[in-house]
Order: sequence, then structure tokens, then C-alpha cells
Amino acid sequence: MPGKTTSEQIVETADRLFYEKGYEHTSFADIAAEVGISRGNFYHHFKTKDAILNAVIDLRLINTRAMLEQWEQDGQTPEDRIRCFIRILITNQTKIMEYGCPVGTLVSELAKLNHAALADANRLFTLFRDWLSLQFKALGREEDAEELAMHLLARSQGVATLANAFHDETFIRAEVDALSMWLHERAREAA
Amino acid sequence: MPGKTTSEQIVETADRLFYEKGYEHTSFADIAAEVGISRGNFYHHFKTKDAILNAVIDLRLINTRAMLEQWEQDGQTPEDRIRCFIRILITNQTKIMEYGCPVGTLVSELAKLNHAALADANRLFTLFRDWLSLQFKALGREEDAEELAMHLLARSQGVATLANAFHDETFIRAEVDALSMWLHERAREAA
DNA sequence: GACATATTAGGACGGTCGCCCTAATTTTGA
DNA sequence: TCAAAATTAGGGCGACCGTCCTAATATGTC
Repeated sequence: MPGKTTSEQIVETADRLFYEKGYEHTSFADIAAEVGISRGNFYHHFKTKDAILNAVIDLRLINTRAMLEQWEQDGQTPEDRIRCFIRILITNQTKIMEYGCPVGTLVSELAKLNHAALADANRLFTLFRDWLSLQFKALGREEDAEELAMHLLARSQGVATLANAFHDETFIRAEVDALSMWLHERAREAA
Repeated sequence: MPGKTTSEQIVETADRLFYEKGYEHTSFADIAAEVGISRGNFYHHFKTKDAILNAVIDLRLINTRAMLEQWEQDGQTPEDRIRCFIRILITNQTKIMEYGCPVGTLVSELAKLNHAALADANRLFTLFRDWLSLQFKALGREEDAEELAMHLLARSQGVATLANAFHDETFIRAEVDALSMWLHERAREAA
């Protein structure tokens, strides 16, 4: 990774490995090996594994906020913007089928580990929820915006989980289409 | 646990701990301590950790089959029976909010670990899917029974994941109600 | 050029892991 | 009744874990 500091490389590699192998199953040695540094050097940048996890969560929050802002520019209508969210399931299809949803699987794992960073990881979920809620409000669903946001979030999570379990591309397409129709219907009701 | 063999106690304790703490995060020592036996004794019953996992998966398959059969007796119509499935989200509310769905979280973890038992664990999903598919067929939805089954499975997974993340009881109720209405609509269309 | 700081490598620490062995005890059954 | 089998306890093995230390090198900074 050219033009990146060692710390950045560590966090980005940890981000990927935590997603692909899980937090607990990823060791200092794994990350150090992939970055190409010694474990001693590693310790200089991050004192504990928890510190890396926090950095990874912060990075994901930053990247997610950037993505949401991008969608606000891409999508002209709130409906378009929400559709951007739905389409992640297609965009990230391959990775989702292999590793599930990065947010959902991390939160699940941290919940089982009783890990202190669980609350931080959950901010990824609330970030999506609040953004979706905002879009639904802009769509004219002031009353039930948050419920709609939670519903959409849940549907996406479910699709990701089953896509991971069944490796079924057709299923993803069908559910994405159903979600698009559901969204359009909610928009139509509001108008 | 009176009237249970040591092997049974081990498998049942492992079943619970794998659910609550995750497979990897549960050690031989954890299980042995909860059962109240030594690690040496443990080894006599199960040579490897994989063997325990296989036994746990087998137990879950057996328990699930028993539950499905029970539902076939409880529910008089296919719609009633599918509603039994939906209602697990209410029945197991507390545990789901704390640990997520036992099937979904196990499959997710094994997928990340690249564990050989992943295919076996997935049989839990296919068991539910096939049973639901059968019920939808009995409901008169021969054409799209499997899609409906997958859809319902996904919705349940999503609800479980978000219930675990947000600890929101109201959300579960709302989604269960929505699922019930969705089911009723599918039944109505068939009739 | 000299000195402080930042970065790096490599190894060692205590602890826990899954796994395995042996020996004692209990249970079984011919 | 008594030997075989099943069950149990307890300890130990090598490997890996997160963590930490020291020493060497690189990078400024005056």
C-alpha cells in the first residue's frame, strides 16, 4: 500500500481481516504478517488488541459517513438515496456471500465476547438507521420514518445472513427487487 | 442435570455455551467447569473440539426436528404452523436479544473460521427452509413456496440480528406483527 | 555533527489453548 | 467373584496468544 503510513496500513489490514476471519480469530501475528512488519513494530503503533479494534471501528464510521454523503450527491430523490443503500447487497455481493455483513457479523461477535467495544460497533448500526430515517422523513414519512429504517435495516441483515449461508445469488437479486418494490410502495403512499 | 449421562451433559452444556459465548471463545475448560468434571474425563468422551461441535449440531438438528413435529400437531392449518415459526422471535425474545439467533450466529462464525462443520451447521437452515417450504405448499403456494420460505427465514434472521444489536422489544413485536400480516396476505392470495 | 525522537526488529514473558497420557476408581457382566 | 471395560481425575505437552522489553536503525532538529 504505497503512500500510506504504517499505522494506516495496520488499521486497514485489521479492518479486512476482522471482517474476513472475525476479530477473535485474527491475531497480532496475522496482521503483522500481512502488513509485512514485525510484531514488535506492531506494538509501537497499538498497545493492545482493543486499541486496534477501536481504530478499525473509527475507520469504518468515517468510511461509512463518506459513503452516505456520496449517496446524498448521487441520488437526487430520497427514494434514490435509499435505493443506494439497498444496492449495497448487489455491489458487495461477492464479499457478503463469503463473509456476511461487516457490521452485523462484528456486532454479533462482540456481543458474544461481551466486549467493551460493542457499544462503539453499534454506532455503525445507528449511523445507518439515523441516515435512513432522515431519508424516509424527506420522503414524507415523518410519522414512521424510524420504523421504516429499522425494517429496511433488518431486511438487509437477513438477506446478508442467508446469502452468506446459502451462497445464492438469485436469492439476493429477488430480495433486492422485493425491497425496491417495497420502497417504491412506501414512497407512493407518502405522495 | 439428573438422569443425564455425562456425554449428554457435555453436549447440552456445550450447546448453550457455544450459543452464549461463541464456538471459538468457549474452551474445553469452560465446558468441563460448568459440567463439573475434569478435563481428562472430558477427553474420554470427546477426542477433539470438532467432535463436540458435531455432536452439538446433531443435537440441535434433533431438537429442531422435534419442535417442527410439535408444531405440526399444534397448528391445525399450514398458516398456523408457519405462525409458530414466526412466534419463536417472541418465545425466545430474551435470549435472542442477548445472543442473537442460535443458527445464524453459529453459521456466521463457522463461515469466518473456515470450519469444516459449516456445511453441517447449514443443515439447520435447510431444515427450517424445507419445512417452511412444505407448509407454504400445503397453503397452496406450490409455485413460490421456496422463495416464500427463504424470504421468511431472511426476515427472521434480520429481526434477530437487530434485536440483538438494539435490545429493542418494541421492534421485535412490530416486526412479528408485520410478518403475521405478510403471512396472512400470502395465504389469502392462495385461497 | 550531535542529540532527541520515531520507527523498526526480534525475542521473551506468563497464560491459555486443544490435546494427550497415566493411574485410580467405578461399573459391568460372564 | 473377579477380570474386563468404562469412567474419572489430574497433570503435562507443544503451540500460540496478547503483551512487553531491549537494542538497533532511521529520521528529523538545532
